[in-house]
Amino acid sequence: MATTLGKDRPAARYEQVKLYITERIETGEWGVGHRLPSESELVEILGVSRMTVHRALRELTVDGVVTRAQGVGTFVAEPAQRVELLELRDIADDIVSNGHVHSTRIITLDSIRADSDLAMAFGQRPGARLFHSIIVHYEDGTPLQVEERFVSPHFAPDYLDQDFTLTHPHRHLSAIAHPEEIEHVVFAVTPSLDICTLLDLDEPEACLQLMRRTWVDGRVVMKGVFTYSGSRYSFVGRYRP
Amino acid sequence: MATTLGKDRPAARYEQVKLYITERIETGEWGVGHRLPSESELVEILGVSRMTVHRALRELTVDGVVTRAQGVGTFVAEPAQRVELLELRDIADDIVSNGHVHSTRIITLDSIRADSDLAMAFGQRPGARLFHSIIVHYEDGTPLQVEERFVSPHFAPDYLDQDFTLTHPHRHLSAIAHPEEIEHVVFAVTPSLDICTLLDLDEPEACLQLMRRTWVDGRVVMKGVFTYSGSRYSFVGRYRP
DNA sequence: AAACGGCAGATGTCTATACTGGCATGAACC
DNA sequence: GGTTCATGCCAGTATAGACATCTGCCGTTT
Repeated sequence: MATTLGKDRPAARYEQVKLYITERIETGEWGVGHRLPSESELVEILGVSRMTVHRALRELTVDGVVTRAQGVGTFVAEPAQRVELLELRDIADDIVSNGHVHSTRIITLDSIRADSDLAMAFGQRPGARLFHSIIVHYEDGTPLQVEERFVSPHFAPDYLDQDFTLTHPHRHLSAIAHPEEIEHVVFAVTPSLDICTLLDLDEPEACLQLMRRTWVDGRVVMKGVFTYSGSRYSFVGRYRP
Repeated sequence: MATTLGKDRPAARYEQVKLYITERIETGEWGVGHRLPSESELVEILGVSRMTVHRALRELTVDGVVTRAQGVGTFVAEPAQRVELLELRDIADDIVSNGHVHSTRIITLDSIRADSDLAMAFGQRPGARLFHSIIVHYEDGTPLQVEERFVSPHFAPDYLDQDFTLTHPHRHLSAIAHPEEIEHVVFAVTPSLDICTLLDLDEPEACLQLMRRTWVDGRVVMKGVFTYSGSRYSFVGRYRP
């Protein structure tokens, strides 16, 4: 009974057990493949019942943090190889990390009033003010993505004052707060003539489009529409069930 | 103690409890919003302890099958609209669970020899035998998806003998073995004339295409190309970072 | 040397019991 | 009529104890 998790009210005990374990994994104290103390040992170390330890470990298994084998033990799992297709990514990072040069061009940066569709997406009434930006991302000088964003002024009051040739909307918004919830919708579109022009497409060509909404404090603060140039981009995911 | 779940060995009791509940939801006996019996009532009905019932309900909550409110009760949740992009899904289940009628039409079912691209996808030499199928999935009579599959004969020797009007390739292959690894690639395409015909598209329209490869025992055993009809389908994901 | 059997230790499951905190309802009060 | 408070129902969590099942190891037997 060395540690004795606090018996007050910060969080459920099994959550504290999960924290105890994930902290040791994140600091590297327990590397990949390391064998965790057995359930009984954790019971003695942490001063909680075995059912509580078991629940923590079971949930960590579901989360892919550890793997377990009956009769053998519990081990630190490989860091998740699965690429979440819906992960929040920064296209600038993507381009650079693939060894290409990234640049942007700002098409629009203004303030608009929400029409009924936008208002519904944001859970506000039509006519509400929204900041609006259209930016093209280039990879080695050729356009790869057109991003159009609508941002709640309440969330990012300085949005229009940013110099998006130096930073990017993604970074600016991330610096304010991390979203607590994200919705992604992926579909195929035949782009409009405007988008075709921005993407240097001679003729309309099927493009991937990703629509993202992010929530902070229970409210939609950003809606983004990202159109990727033709067949030059695809989403890839791998996972082990 | 009316029902008394079997105390023999088919599955864990909490799994049986989950089954008891999901069956009633799937048959429609308990519709969306229906209030489930309380934990104590389920204890009496099923003859298991409350912890067992609680675990079953907790896992069903995580799965999005039910929603719970402390002090109020447990309710049948809205059928999950969200399609996990990386999840392995059966489109037949998708269509049926959204309240539509599913049917199929078999276009091709034969044995071919791999060209160099296919051989590379399967990690085999060109000329290797592969089973090949093209099937159209209909939702309420209108085509929603064209699936073209290439299957390793070594993995599924009976593939060509299946009656895919009764079952589906997905189910047949799932019954043989669960893949240990899956790769998904999503992109937008302008479908070929053949695909357009199969999808009843008057003119080429941007379509979502999903390419899937699955591994069993370290070898690629299936490559599937799924083309979804135009804007009638999209992938949606929600997550909390 | 190989095969078998038993044992210890690990996870998986289940039960009975208890306490906590959230919520709705209805009664009593203002 | 409106407000407040007590009560009961409900899910959330926690524990101790027990049994089940699987695995790896070791000592014995063949």
